[in-house]
Amino acid sequence: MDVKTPTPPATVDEFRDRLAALADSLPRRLQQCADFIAANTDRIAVSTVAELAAGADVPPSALMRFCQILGFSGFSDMQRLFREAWSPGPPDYSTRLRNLKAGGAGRPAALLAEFVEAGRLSLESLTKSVDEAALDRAVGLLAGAGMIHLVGLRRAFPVASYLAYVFEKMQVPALLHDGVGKLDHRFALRPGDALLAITFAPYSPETLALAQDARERGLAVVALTDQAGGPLARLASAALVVPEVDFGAFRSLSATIALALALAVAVGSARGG
Amino acid sequence: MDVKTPTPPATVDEFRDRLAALADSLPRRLQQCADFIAANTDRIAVSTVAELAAGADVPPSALMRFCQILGFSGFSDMQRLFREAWSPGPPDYSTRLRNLKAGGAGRPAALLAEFVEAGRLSLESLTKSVDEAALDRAVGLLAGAGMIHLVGLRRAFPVASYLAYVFEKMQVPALLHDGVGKLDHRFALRPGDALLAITFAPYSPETLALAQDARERGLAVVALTDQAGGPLARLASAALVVPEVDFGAFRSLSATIALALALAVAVGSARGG
DNA sequence: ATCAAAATGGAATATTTATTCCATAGCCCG
DNA sequence: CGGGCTATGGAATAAATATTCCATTTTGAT
Repeated sequence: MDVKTPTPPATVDEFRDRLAALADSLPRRLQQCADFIAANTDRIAVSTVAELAAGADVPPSALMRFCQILGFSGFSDMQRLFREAWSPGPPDYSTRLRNLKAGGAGRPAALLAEFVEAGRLSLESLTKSVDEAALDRAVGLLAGAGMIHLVGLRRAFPVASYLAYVFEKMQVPALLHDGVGKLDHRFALRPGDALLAITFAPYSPETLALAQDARERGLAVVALTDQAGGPLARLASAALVVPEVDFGAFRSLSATIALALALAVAVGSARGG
Repeated sequence: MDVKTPTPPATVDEFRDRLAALADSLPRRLQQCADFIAANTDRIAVSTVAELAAGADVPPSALMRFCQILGFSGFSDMQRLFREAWSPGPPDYSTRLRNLKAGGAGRPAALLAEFVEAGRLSLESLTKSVDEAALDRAVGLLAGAGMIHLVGLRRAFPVASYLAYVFEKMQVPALLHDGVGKLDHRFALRPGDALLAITFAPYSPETLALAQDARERGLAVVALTDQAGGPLARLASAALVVPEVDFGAFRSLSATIALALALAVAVGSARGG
């Protein structure tokens, strides 16, 4: 690094500006530093070089270089800026949440608080209610399958499509049945494959039909649904039940996605990824 | 120091209680420490022993004794309490992921716990970092639009598709640009419409291109992204920044979906739904 | 493909910071 | 007024932390 920035930023705002100006002009490791620092500016004051470096997933020396590029003499110099400006705002989650809710039920911020709360509740009850045995069984079935078929429509479609993305990233053969063009790919279901079906009440008839079909052909069916005794769970070889908390007519999907992701990553690593 | 307090305070509130309980029962120098600390509790996280001691006008060793009387093993121990209260535990997911891989490829239940935790952290930091003004602006822009165009690919596609579902339920005219068949519907962008674009690093070129296009045609562009200075944020009339916590290569999307949902519902009700 | 320049990671070192220890000073109770 | 106790300050040591340096790898240009 030859072109120096000889004067360090004097305020936090200046710091942010300089960071933004730098974006995309940095080599890989330093870009990682920049990204992490931009997202965690408020931790600078209370962290060590080693901690921040670990967070950004770079060696400490990379972070040092990063500080110098910004014009500081070193990390301590940069940290001083943030320590002096330190004001411990409301670090408290519940206080902040109350503030968001206060002042008008219709305001976007109040809505956001509701959805955040719903998501948190879902996640909490997921850890309590998850059936580990069923999860292990589901991982086993999918890990042993030739191709994994994914189906989920309407509300469940985001989940199914995220799974398709994750499986692709992990190079696990998976096919998303998305119903585009009203084609149905049921003849793609071949012996040795498995179906991962996702649907919540009111259950999509298309999803149930495909699950039924798969079952009749002898494929393993893994269900991700909201009711242990529901129509999809009854068809499945392994049923994962998610207690999603609704807010109004909408569900946050937090718990569903967390479970789906855990399932996918477990399957991916079981297949030797 | 006769009466020991063998267990350190576990929370900031507990700390304050103990401090209050101690008041007036201390020798002179330690009382000075207590007074100064009580008045400057929030500087503990960002100061050194020497700085605080100087502030309280006592030698450093007096401050050390003070920490021990409160039940801590030393100053560092006390400081940790305040540093963690601000940003609870460094998520340090890259390390944890490595550990998981090392320690038996991750039992599914352990993976699930990680994803749940990541989701929880994301939601918490969303409440802390959300920009209410930007959110209000975004709602205004989308509520006033003729048609809302949605774009989000790869990781962001689940979010975009969920938004499409929610808008449809609320009878808000919205069009999902999903790239099926490599068609692009850029000519569907008409004056008076707005674009809601979603992308995270590494940014999808297609999404950026569409956002650029929309901007050039004078449409309002609302961004949902992960970096305030990122390429999408720079194009947008209103940028919503989501601090999603990654776990390995995967993100839980909890915070993103919560924010998207709040946005959608606010828009829906602003349009008189 | 080859070379020069740039970037990187890790180990060695320097610096700062926390902590302990103990000789001395101050206090209280007789 | 003295003896026993506690509190105190500062110097010595230990620990954590930042910083530099350089051998190696990667990148980019030709």
